Amino acid sequence: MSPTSTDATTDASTDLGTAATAPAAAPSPDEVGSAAQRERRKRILDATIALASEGGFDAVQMRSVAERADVALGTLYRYFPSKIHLLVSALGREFDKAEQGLRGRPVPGETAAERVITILKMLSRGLQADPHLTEALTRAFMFADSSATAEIHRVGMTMTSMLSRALHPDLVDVGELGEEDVAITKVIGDVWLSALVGWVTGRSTAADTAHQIEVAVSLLLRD
Amino acid sequence: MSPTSTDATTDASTDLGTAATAPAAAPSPDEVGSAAQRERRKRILDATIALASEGGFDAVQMRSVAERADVALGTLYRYFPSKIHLLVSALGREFDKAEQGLRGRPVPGETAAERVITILKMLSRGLQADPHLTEALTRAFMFADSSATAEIHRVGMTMTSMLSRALHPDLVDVGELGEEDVAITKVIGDVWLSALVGWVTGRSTAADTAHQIEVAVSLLLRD
DNA sequence: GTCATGATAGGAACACGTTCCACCTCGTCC
DNA sequence: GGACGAGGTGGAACGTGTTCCTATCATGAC
Repeated sequence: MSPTSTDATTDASTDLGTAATAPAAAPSPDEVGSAAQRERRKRILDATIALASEGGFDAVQMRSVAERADVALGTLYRYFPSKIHLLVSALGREFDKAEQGLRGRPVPGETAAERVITILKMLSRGLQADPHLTEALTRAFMFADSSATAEIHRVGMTMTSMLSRALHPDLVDVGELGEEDVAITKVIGDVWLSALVGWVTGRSTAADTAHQIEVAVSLLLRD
Repeated sequence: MSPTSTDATTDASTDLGTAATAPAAAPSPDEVGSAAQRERRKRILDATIALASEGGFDAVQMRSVAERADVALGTLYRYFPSKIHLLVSALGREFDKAEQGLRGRPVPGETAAERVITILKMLSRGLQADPHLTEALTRAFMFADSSATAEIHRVGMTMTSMLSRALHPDLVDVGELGEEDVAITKVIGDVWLSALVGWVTGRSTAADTAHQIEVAVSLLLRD
C-alpha cells in the first residue's frame, strides 16, 4: 500500500538493469488463473495498447479501458491495481514481443559497438513508429514506484538480455557477462532511457535521440 | 541580436538540457512583475518546497499550496499553469541555489574523474538529505512535457555548467568545452538522471546510485 | 440439486488537478 | 474624484483515478 516500504529487489540495483538476481522463475502472469481469466487479462492489455496507441497516456482512461475490454471497472482494478501498473505491464508484454522477434536471429554488425547500435536503432524505430504508445508506456515507466517493482524488473531484464546478446553474440546466459560489460550495458540502458524520455516529452527530436545514443556507445565501446 | 556564440550545447541533442530553441536570455522569473508579484511568486514556491519536503509529490496539492502561500487557487494557476510547471520551477530554483553554493569554490580532486564524482556525490548527498523533496521534483521533471521546456532548459543548463566546471576547473565559459567533453557530460547527466529515478522510485538504494555513477564515470573518464 | 465461495457487473462516491465564473481591489489615467 | 482594467479572491463545477458496496454469476463440494 504505502509506497515507502523498502522492499526486496533492493540489494541488486535494478534500474534498467542488472539481471543479477533472477527472481526464481516467477510464473509469467500469462500463465496463471483460469482460461477465462487469462482471456480477460489479455483483453485488458489489448485495450490498453489500443487506447495508448490512439491517444497516448491521457487517452488510457481506466473507464475506457474497462469498457473496451468488456470488463467492469472494479474487475480492471482487481487485475491491475493502478493505471501505472496497467501500463507498465503492457510495456512488459510489448518488450517481450520485441525481444522474441529478435531472439534467434543473429545481430548484424562486425564490432560490439555496431551491433549494440543496430539493436538500439531497431528498438527506437519500433518505438518511433508509434509515438503515442511510446509516450504512454515511457511515462508510466518513469512514474512507477516500488509497488511496480516486479513489472519494472521484467522490463529491465529484457533490455539487458537484448543488449548483452549484441555485445557478445555467442553468449548463452546473461550471467556470464563480465563485470565491465554489465556496467557498460547498464550505462547504455540509462542513456537510452534518458534519450527516450527526452524524445517522449518533446524535448528532443528522434535524430537527437539516435545521435545521443551513438555517441554514448562510441564513448563506451572504443576498442 | 546576441553575439553568436556558436556553442556546442545548443545544436546537439539535449539530454538534461538544451531545448531546440534557446530562449535568448529570458529574464529570470524572479525579476519580472511588481514587488507584490515577486513576493507572491516566492511565497508559492516556498510553500511548494515545504509541502514537497514534508510529503513528496502527492503532498503537493494545488489547494494546499494555494492555502499555505495565502493565495487563491486561481492565482496559483495564473502564476504556474500546472502542478508540473510549479514543481519544475521549484526544482529550477533549488538547483540554482545548489549551483551558487558551489560556484567560486574550486572543486577538490586531482583528476577530472575524481572531481566529477565529487560534484555528483555532493549533489546526491544534498538530494538524499530530503528524499520527499527529491521525489517530488524528480517526478515532475520526468513527467514534464514540452510545455515546460523553458523551465527544463534552466535545469539542464545548470547541471551542464556544474559538470563542466568539474571536468575543466579553469574553463570560464561552457562553450569552450571540446566536443567529446560535451558528449561525456551529457552521458554522465543521463546516467545520473536514470540513477536518480531509480532511487526516487524505490527501485535502488542510495548506495546503488552512487556506485552506478562511479562506474559510469570511470568508464567514461579513464585517462 | 443445493449451497458456499469467490469473481464479476454495475454504479455511486470521493479526491485532486484543472477550469470557470462572479465579484472585489487597487493602481492609473482623465 | 471617477472610470477603467489588470490582477486577485472565493468557490462552484468538471474530469479522471481510485475506492467501495451490493447484486449477480460461476464453479466446485457435498
